[in-house]
Amino acid sequence: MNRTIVHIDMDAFYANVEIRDNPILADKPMAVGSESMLSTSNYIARRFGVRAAMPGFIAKELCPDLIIVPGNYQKYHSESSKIMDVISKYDPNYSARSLDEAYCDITEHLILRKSLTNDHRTYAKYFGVDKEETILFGLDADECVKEIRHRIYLATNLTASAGIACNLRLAKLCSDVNKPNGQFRLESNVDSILKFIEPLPIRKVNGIGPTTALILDCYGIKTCKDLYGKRDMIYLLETQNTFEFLMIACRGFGSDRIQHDTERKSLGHETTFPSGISNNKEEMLKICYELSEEVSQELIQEGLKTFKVNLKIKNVDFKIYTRTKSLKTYTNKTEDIYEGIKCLFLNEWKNSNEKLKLRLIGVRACDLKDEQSLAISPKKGSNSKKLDDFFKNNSASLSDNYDENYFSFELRENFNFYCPHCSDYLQGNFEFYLQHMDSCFNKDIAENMIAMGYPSDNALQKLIRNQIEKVSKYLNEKHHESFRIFNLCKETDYDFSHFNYMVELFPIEDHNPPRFLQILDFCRSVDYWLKTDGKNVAIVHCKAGKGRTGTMISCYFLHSARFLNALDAMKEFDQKRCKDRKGVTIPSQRRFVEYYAYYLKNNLNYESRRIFLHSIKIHIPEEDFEFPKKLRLEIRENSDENILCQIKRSRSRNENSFNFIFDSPLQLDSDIRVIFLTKKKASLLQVWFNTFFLYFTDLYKELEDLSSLGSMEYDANSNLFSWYLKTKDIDMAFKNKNIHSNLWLMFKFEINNPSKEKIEPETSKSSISKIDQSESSDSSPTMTCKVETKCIHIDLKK
DNA sequence: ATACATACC
DNA sequence: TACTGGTATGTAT
Repeated sequence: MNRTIVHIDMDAFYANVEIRDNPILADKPMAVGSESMLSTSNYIARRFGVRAAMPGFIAKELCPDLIIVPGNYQKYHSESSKIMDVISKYDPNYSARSLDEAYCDITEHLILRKSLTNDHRTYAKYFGVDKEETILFGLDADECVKEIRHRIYLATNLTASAGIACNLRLAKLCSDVNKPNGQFRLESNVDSILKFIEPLPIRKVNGIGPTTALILDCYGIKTCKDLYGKRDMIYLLETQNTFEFLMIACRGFGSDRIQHDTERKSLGHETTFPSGISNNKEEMLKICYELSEEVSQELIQEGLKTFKVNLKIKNVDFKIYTRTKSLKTYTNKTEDIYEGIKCLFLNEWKNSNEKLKLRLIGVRACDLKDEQSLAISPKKGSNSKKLDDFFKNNSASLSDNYDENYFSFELRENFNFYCPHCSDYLQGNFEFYLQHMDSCFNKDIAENMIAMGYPSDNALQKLIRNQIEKVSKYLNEKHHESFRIFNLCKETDYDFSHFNYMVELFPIEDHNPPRFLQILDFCRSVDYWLKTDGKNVAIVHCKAGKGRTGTMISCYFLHSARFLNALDAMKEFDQKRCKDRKGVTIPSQRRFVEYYAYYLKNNLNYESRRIFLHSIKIHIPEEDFEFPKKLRLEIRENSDENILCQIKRSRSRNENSFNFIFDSPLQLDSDIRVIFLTKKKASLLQVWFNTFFLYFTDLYKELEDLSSLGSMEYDANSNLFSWYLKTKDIDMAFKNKNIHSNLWLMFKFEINNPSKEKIEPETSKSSISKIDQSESSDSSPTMTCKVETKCIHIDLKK
């Protein structure tokens, strides 16, 4: 831990180059790329959710004023080399990871730096103005990195962020801390490192992408600390390699030597058909030839030859296939490559009954050799370092405190685990775990209704192998042609053909309630399906088959008059689905079930009804001194794309409330989503409501703690309604241990709708108050296995 | 050895 | 209208 590694990362690089050269763009949301794909966006556009790798036309939906500038990659290259020039002054052995990102090791420079005169550490203060004003940089690492960033600015008029730490992994994480145009140094001691890394969401770690994060999330792992804490589970569920990587990563280990990419391992090109899709054999073969030609030319340019060629095709439905073929000799000739590719392609063409419809073709050369070494010995060389060697090669980056027992743990015979499908916490051995996972993909909620987890054909396969095939097999065998799937996921990617396309979509965002109209549609559709034939079965799923599924099934229980009040309906679902009774927990989801119960009970007709929102107040209990001082309010209508307002507010230290007041009352209609975000744009509080149901003040009686409806007051003088919600009624807050339970929210609004006749449905007190309190809440499964423990020592050094 | 999944910029 | 392209690496079979 005695090296000083710096990670330099340019801020929104391409976008900022374009802004620099066309300052008109500076205060506008903009992105670099095309209508079909963006490579980066500026910080203004990011506020709208516009990100790199997002199709331009979708970005435009998020941000209609977005300006899309075509990329000028030559320019970025030349800017990049100016940046790398600066970095090389501090470490000639630096390593560029892309045009806008590099690592360098300033350990030696810092020693040398002590003997530099002030003159050598003085630079012009401003870009383009030669030394009229100057800045002097100090001797330590922070000052040195400020100097690097400043010199990058002088060279390019662009800003960079930087991270300073004892190894590359940590340096990279640090450069993200004070982005943009900032830097962060992590002290090189175990306490600081752990304090820094433990609370980090695992997704931040280099090497953990969306898929791994999703899988870990299913294990209940969100932060690096969680990951380390559950290492016994990870050890059992993942491969040795993955386990070791995750352990190393989540404790902040990393290499402290900058290694340069050795020889390249493959080289290829791919292209999406300009016309979008092709089903023309000749056209495809032509592309194959052209790509082979390009690959050949580059091989020759780099002095390489290849022994294997790889054909990649992307289907109309975005499915990707690859086929590999070995050649007769090492070669760099277009004809040789094309011959191999053509053979692979024709094979695919034939297998598809000449019905191939493609959007992309790629040609890649693997197993490369440079011509010189080939001339000496035409055999294959040895290769690859293993992760196992990590500790051997990087001992310098480890503290003395990390000893060889660092990753050891007790592997219990029986352990508690979390089932991502039924959300139960169970106890048992590993076999039991797998068995449970196998049998848990469906739960009979009623005789003709099944709630299940997401039938995954990719990522979650790790949890339950081949799950979609199993689900499909089970349904096709057991329910023949009489099942229909009601898919509540907004995030759907599986192939509906597994279920004979008997899939109906009701897209709801995860952790959110449905739109009220979706409830009506869903219930009608399920009802129709179940009543068409007595044999019919409705299969309902979201991701875990818990929140969204529970919300909708509870509504259907009400719809079919199986239950008359919302709490009973949800309770039934909770008990059938999850032993811990944590089915529908999100307050807004519960609120919408309550809406529906009320709707049915009073035989209402759903229609558009406006309210006029005057203010929203958040009251923060004095004990809650951790509560943010700054908040941003966002109000969205119906769907997420439609942002009605965004306001920022801050409060002073002794103020214990935020008051968001609208100059002119905000007109709202139907499903409304109110979100409060922190400075770092994390959602802190969220409430969904439907304006139609704000008209029925007898709904808000606060009779039952579980209802999540809140309470309503009316002030005749001002003609204003006040709707109060407590912490338990607020999404995200209800389970956030850092938020005090005495927080409350108040919405002041006016109905102001004199044209409509008064609505006075009878109260429904009797049925709401009749809640069964008698039931015991002991829900833990009675497993009486003897808990044996044995210690398995995981030695990473070997 | 091949196919495919995941990740990063 | 419209969802990239290039490279490396891990895992399953």
